[in-house]
Amino acid sequence: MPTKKRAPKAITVDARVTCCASVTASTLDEADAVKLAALLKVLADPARLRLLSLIATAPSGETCACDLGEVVERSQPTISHHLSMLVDAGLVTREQRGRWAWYRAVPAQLAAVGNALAP
Amino acid sequence: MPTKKRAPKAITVDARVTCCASVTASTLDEADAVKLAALLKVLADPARLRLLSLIATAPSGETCACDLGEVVERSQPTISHHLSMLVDAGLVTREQRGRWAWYRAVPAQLAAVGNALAP
DNA sequence: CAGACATATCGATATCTGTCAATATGTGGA
DNA sequence: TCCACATATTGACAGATATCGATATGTCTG
Repeated sequence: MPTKKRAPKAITVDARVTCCASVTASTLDEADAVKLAALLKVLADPARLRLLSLIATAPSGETCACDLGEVVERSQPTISHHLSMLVDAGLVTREQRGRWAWYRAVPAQLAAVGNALAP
Repeated sequence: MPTKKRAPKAITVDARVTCCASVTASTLDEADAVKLAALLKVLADPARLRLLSLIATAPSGETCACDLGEVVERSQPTISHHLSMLVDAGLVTREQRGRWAWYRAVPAQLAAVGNALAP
């Protein structure tokens, strides 16, 4: 058995990096796997999935943060935290207008992750 | 602010459940979000992504566990653990043949997750 | 049947994560 | 200018997770 180090390392998503190597097209190397896993980790939370879903399906194309707390039942700091993660992952964008923050989905980024799984 | 309980609960994936509600088709309710998140959590790990990728791209359609350790550099117990998670999630199947365990991908399950993100 | 081997399970541990209360920051209105 | 309000940041904590070494289980071979 090969000797290996322990220690999972903290991974952050860099949204500028072109996303993502396909799981089925060829065998992922460790670097590609780390990138895709980081993006999937952002999606792999019920609160974030619901927030993203709400934002992505908004008829006007954008959603005020003020409307999200009522639906996704978490505290205001928790929702703010999750929204930041979605923004950092490039899955949504944020625009401050006056007192309110408005969010828009980035369909291409979500599609890119989806295509990495199911091309 | 609504009062809420803490406590993330342990989620396990039931592979028999039809997967998955789409993130963009309509707004996910909490139950659907929990199900999809559980499946995404299984995918959101570099070791598991690499294992799945190796299994899914095997020319013969199946892969012996004995060949996985050399590529995905983790200990034997760790690899066994990750493979179990992939099986439990319905993403691969396992067949014991003599001393060896053979794994096959379940493309439909992976595609289902992908389609939930990018329909 | 005994030993070698492949894989799974157990137990422990460091790290990561989702959550909240408290507080800070920033904006608009009176 | 001062206050109310929307959102973000900080700090803390319980629970989840990835990992490993040690060990158990099961299977083939001589």
